[in-house]
Amino acid sequence: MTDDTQAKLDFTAIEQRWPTHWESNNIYRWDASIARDKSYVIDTPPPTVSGFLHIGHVYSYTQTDFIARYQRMSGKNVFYPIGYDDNGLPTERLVEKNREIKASSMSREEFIAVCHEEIKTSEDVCRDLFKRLALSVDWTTEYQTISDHSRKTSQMSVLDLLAKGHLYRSLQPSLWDPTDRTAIAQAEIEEKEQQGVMYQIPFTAEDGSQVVIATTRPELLVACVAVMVHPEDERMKKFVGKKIYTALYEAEVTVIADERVNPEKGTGVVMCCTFGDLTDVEWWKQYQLPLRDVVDKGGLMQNLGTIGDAEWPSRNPARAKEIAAQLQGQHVRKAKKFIVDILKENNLILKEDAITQSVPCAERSGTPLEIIVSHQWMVRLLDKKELLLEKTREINWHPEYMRQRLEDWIINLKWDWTISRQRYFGVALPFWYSKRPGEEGKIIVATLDQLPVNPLVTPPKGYTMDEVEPEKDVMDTWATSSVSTQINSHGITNELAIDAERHAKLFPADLRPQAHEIIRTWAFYAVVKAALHENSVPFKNTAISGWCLASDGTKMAKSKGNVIRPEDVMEKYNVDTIRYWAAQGKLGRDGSYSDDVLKVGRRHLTKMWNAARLVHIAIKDFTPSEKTAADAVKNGTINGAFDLWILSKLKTVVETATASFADYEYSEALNVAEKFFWADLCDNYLELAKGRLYREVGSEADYTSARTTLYFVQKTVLQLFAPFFPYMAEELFSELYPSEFAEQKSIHARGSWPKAADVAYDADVLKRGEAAIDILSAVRKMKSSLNQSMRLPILQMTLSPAPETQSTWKDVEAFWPDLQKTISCEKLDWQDQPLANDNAYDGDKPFYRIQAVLGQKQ
RNA sequence: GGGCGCAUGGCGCAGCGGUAGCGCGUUCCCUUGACAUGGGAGAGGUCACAGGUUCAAUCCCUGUUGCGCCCACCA
Repeated sequence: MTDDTQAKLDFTAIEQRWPTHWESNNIYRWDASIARDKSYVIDTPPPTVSGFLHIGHVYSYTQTDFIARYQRMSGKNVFYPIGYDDNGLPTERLVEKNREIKASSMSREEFIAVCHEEIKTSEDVCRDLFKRLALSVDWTTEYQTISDHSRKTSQMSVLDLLAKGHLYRSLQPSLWDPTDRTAIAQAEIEEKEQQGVMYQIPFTAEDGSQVVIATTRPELLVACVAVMVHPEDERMKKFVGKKIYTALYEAEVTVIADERVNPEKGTGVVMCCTFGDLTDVEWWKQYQLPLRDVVDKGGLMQNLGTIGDAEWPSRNPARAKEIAAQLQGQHVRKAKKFIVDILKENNLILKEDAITQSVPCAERSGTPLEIIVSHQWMVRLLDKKELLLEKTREINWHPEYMRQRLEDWIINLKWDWTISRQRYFGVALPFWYSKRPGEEGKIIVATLDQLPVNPLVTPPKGYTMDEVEPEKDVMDTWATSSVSTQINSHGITNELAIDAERHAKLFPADLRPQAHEIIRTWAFYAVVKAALHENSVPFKNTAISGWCLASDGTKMAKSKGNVIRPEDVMEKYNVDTIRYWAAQGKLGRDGSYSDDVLKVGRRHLTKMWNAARLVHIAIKDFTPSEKTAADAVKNGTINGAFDLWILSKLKTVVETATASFADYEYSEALNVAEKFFWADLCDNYLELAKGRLYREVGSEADYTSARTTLYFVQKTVLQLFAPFFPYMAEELFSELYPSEFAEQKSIHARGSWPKAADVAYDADVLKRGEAAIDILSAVRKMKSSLNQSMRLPILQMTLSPAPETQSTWKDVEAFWPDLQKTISCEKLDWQDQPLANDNAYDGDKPFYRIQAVLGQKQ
C-alpha cells in the first residue's frame, strides 16, 4: 500500500499480494517441536478430485478456516493439512469420462497410470482455488489418498485389523452393484423411488391346493428356496413343514413358519429366494436353505442348467429346464418381463398391483442392488455396536444434534463392513493365496517392511509369484479415508507407526470438519478404525457443515442450471466478501447463495477500508508509549471519557467473540465485532473523536488520548476480523501498524488474538457513556425530524436529567467537549430540574431531556 | 413407521422466562474535510396452531399442522 491516504481500494491487488507473503514467512506452518497440549489438529476433508469444486465447498471449507485461524491466533500450534481423495471408483469414473476410455478394456497398469495423470490436473485446480480462498492450510502437508504413504498407512490398518481379529474373508452374500461390478457397503445404499408391480402367483401344495405368494421380483421365482409364512397364520398352519411346488418351474421347496413374515403384507406368504433382500439372507442362513446362485456379477441370469436335477428337484424337470434355458443369460430387468409374460400365458398371475416402492440402489451408479455370493473381506462390526456408540458419545459434536445421526446408523447396522472392491484404482489388499501343495488357499499376509505392496507384482516373502494367487481386489475408498487422521499422524498405533512421536502429537485430532451427508461413511468409518486400532476416538470434536443451497432455497444441481461457480463469485465480488457470506452460515445449517448478503459483505469491507483511511490520518507515524490500552489507561495516557467508553465496550466484544469462537460459533463472533465496528466505532466514536483528532477540541494530552485509543481499538478490530477477512485485515495491519507487522510478519501469526485483559474496562464510564450517546441520538433525532442537516448548529441547548435518573452535570461533563463539537452546540445550559414533558425536542430517552434552539440552515 | 431440524415484520436471520431485535427491502430527510459502497429518522410482527407449567412464555412441557433432512420398511 502507498502512503496516500486516498488510496483506492483494489481487491485484486490485495489478493495477489498476500498468499506468497504468508507462505514464504511460514505463517500457517505447523511446528513439530511444540507440545501436544499447545496444538490444535484438524483433520481436513480431502476433497474428491473427481468432483468439481462448487460454492458449497467454499462455504464449508471457509467455515473451517475461521476456526483454524482463530485457534492459531489464540496461540495454538495449528496442524491444518490438505489432502486429495483421489483413489477409488469416483476417480475411475472421472478418468473414463474425461479420456473416453474403459478400465475394463485396457491393462490394469495402463489404466492406473492414466488415473495418476488425471488426478494431477484436478489437484492443481483445487489447490489454486483453496489458496485464493486464503485457507490457512499448511501446504507442506499435502497428501493423496493413493500416494505410497497413504497406501502404506491404509495397508497397515488392514494388517492391524487382521491381527486383532476384526477382519475376515468369507464367501457369503453381499451387496452387489451389477453396473460397477463390485461389492459395496451398507453405507453406499441409496433408496430410490420406483414404480413397480406386485404380482400374486399361485404355488401348489402337496395336497393340490393353491398357496398364493406375492412378489415384486418374479424373475427370482427360479431362485425360490422356501416359502415363508407367519406361525400364527391360521390359513397356512396346515402347510408348514410340508412340500410345496413353485409356479412354472414346479420346483420343490418347503413351507417354513417364521416371525419375520408380516401376515398383513402382500398375501401374507413370502417366497424366500437367494437373494431378494436381507431377510432372505437371514432365512437362508438360519434354515440352511440351498443356494441358487442365479444372478451373475453383471446382473445376468446364470447357473440355471441344473434345475430339475437331483439337487434341485422339480416335479416337472423338462418344463423347468426349458424355461430356465430361455432365461439363462438374460439381464434381470429383461428376465422379469420375460417371466411375467410366461406366467400370464399360463394364467399364473392372479393379481397385479401397481405400487410405488423404494428400491435399494448403489449410490454411485444408481443401479438396483443385487445380493450376490462372493468372496469378500469384511470388518466385523455387528458385535461392536456398544463400543462404537460409546466412542460416538465421547466426541463433541457441533451442532450437538448431529450425533444422533451416527448413533441411529450404528444401532441400525445390518451388515459388517465389506471393504473389498472388485475395482482397479484403489489401495491393494496386501494378501495372497498360496498355491503350494499342501497349503492351497492359505492366506498369506504381507509383512510390514513390504508396505505399500501391490500383490499383483510383488510376491510374499519366501514365495515366488508362481506359488501364489494374488488378491486382485482393492479396498473401499472409505477404508483409506477412514484413516485420514492416521495418514497425517504417520501411525496406526504406537507400535504400528512410521513415526510414533508424530503419531502421539497428531492423533486423535482436535477437529474433524465434515459435511452431514457423510456422517454414516467418513465419520462412522473413522470412529470404527480408531476404536478397533487403539480403542480411541479419531477426533475430539467434529464440526458438521451444512449444504449451500441456491438462492431460492433449493438444492443446486447441474440439471437445474442453478449451480454457482466459485470463480464467478470471486470475480464478481472478492474473496473476503465470499468469506463474509460463508460466515453467516451456522454449523449444521444449510445456507443459501445470496447476492444480498454478498453485497452487504462488500459494503462492510469498503467501510473497513474507509474507516482505516481516517484512522491512518490519525495514527500515522504514531507509536503509543504503552504496549496495551489497559496500560495506557493505567498511566493516564488514555483519559478521555469517550476513549474509556469505547474501550469498555470493546472489552466485552473481545470477550464475547473469544467465547463464541471457542464454542465454534464463528458467526456470532463476527456478528458482535461487526456491530461494534459499525455502530459504536464508526457511527459514534469516530464522529465524537474527530474534534480532537483534527485538533479542534482539547489539549495535546486529549489528542494523544484519542490517538492512543484509536491505535489500540483499530488494531483489536482488525484482529477480531482477521479470521474472516484475511486479506483486508493483513492489508490494513501492514499499513497502519508497520513496526508490529515487521516484527510478527502477519496479523494471522500464532498468538495474535486480542486479549480482553489488554483492553481497559470501567463500568461506571460505560454506563455514563451510554447516557452521553443518548444525548447524541436525541439530537440526531431532533434534527432529522426537522429535516435538518446534522451539521446544523444548535445556538442554545438546555439539558436536564430525566425524572427517573439521578443524573447530575458531573456525569455529563467529561463527555461534553467531544459531544458539543459533534452536535455543533454553541451554548449549553444545564438544569438540575427535569424539563417539562411537553418539550418538542424531547429525545424520548431515559437519561436526559433536551430543549434546543437551532440555527438557520446555511 | 422411527428419529432429527426448522416455523419470529415483505425477504434472510438472531434472540430463548420478565416491556419483540438485526440486516436487506421500503418511506422521509441529510452531501464540501474516512466513506452516498455514506449518515439520521420512521413505518412494518397477536414470535405456525391448540393445550399445559409459571406471578409471568416467542422462549419450558404436551399435542397438532406445514417444510426440510436422516434412517428403516420394502414379500
